[in-house]
Amino acid sequence: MDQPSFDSQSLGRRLNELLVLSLLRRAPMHGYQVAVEVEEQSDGFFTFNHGTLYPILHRLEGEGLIAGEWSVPDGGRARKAYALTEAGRTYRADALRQWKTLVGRLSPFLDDGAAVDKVSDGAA
Amino acid sequence: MDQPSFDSQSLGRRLNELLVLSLLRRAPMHGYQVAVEVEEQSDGFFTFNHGTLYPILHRLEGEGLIAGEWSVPDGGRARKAYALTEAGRTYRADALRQWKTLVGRLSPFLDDGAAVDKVSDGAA
DNA sequence: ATCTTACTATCGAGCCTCGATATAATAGGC
DNA sequence: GCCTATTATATCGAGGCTCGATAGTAAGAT
Repeated sequence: MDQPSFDSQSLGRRLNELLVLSLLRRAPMHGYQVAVEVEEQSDGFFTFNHGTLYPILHRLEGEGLIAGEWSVPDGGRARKAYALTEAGRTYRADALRQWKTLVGRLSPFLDDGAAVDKVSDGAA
Repeated sequence: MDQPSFDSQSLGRRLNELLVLSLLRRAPMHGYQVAVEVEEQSDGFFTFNHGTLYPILHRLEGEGLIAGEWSVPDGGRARKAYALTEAGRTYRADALRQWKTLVGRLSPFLDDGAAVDKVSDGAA
């Protein structure tokens, strides 16, 4: 159990990465599209500022987790489509596992009366 | 529109706060004890650096979410015990709701929706 | 022609954690 | 009495990351 436990500092970053990688897992997309999809599919709950999204994409590409490829569609300007790599798939699976671990570990702290700690009153 | 949607930047901070407030909800504690309890009860998964914890406590106290009171036990140095205030209880309930919303909203992105069930691309 | 939309990109400011360091009081070893 | 470990609170600089603004390109609409 020598897990790196939990790094609250990078939590936001890792969640953003997980979101991007999860979208890219379904189909390759270019940056702008990622932002639009995330926002649409979550009814506006999740959003990506451009100044946040592009650095993420560049970082992930630099780490070999996604691969970008430029293309110029008939009508329109050049865009860079990103696809998940094998390493990215592995990384995503791991990140997902970590996320679920976090949620599970946090749970007993949030719900009291979980019958684990000292529950003085038998309300639950 | 009226939804603050989701702020990835403050996610770590808010999770830490939620953790602290949730512990304090069960019983008043002083700072050092919060750190010890969190670490013990999570088997070392969650930890609090002192440089992280105390600013959090001061912030929460400044916002009136927790109330600190100095006491000097027979043997030992002065300690400041923090107790959740009414405002803190409300805030915690809200933060908890937000956390669960986040988890719920994120879920469909993580688990492939309906369509993709088999990964059929070339021999894995 | 100009304005809007689609699209990629970068930079400074600001916030927050991390790790080191300081302070202080008591208990125990010697 | 002295030294160190333990309990406990507190602050500061460094670093990382998002946010919002800014910038630039190209196509299509007015």
